[in-house]
Amino acid sequence: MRTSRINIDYTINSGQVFLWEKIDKNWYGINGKEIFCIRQNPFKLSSSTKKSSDLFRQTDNVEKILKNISKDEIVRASTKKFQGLRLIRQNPFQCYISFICSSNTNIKNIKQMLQKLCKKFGRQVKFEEKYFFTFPDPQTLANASLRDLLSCGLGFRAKSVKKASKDVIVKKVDFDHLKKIDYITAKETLKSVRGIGNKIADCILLFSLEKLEAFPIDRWTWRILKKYYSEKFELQNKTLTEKKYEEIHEKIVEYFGPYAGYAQQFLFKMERDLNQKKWL
DNA sequence: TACTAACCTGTACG
DNA sequence: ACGTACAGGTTAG
Repeated sequence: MRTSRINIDYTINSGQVFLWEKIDKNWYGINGKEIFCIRQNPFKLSSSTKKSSDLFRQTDNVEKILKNISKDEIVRASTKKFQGLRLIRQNPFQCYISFICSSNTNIKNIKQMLQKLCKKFGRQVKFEEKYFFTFPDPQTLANASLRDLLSCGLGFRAKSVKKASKDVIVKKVDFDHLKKIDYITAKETLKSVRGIGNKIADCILLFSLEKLEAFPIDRWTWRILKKYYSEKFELQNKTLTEKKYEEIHEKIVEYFGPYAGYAQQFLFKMERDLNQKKWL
């Protein structure tokens, strides 16, 4: 539990969260109704709520996990290069909506959409002499008009966001329940929601529902897999179809083990940095 | 089952 | 400047 070993820049700039802003040396972030302020050196973490959530999964035995996923030189190199990169435990509803918004767009745009959603539908709060907007409730987004959602730049995602929020209200999607059940079943439930396919379901499961075997395969992860694991996972000139995704995921978990999601995070960070992609 | 195109929108290139 | 391509994907056909 040595918090000083968390690398905040790496962790925030690794595609898992969007509503974070660096002001001077402090990172400010929105996690549901909670506002965080985090500084690297000296390490300091403060939260707007009395009992702050375990954002950095400090109960995970990271040393053991990293050892466990280091099955080859590729992962070993990425964990070494990005020492201190962690998975963030996110507010499930915010995570769910964030990744529904992520489809077919880039980080900058996702951030913009979410900021507008907060500003329009969230609550303004003062924290450490600054003003922030919390992430809206399921009820608020379920009741929002399509017109208002569109004004946040959601485009074709607006309909999905509204419907997905309704699914939470009617308990078709119950995050507490999804946390308790197994990966496969939880994923099935998520995939039945409009706007959620394999990749987005895996992001939600990994980043907010305690499913560390989830291994989201997007454009970049796919690229890595083809580059380094083509033979191991038999990816020769395959396209990532619905069926293949599941097949490949099984092989991945078999190989990387129950903490495969951690491996994904390091690999993803490595490949994007290598290609000089922009972060927050 | 596998593949393809369309999808809103903002932005980065040319 | 202005237009075109593309972005961490999903869905419909």
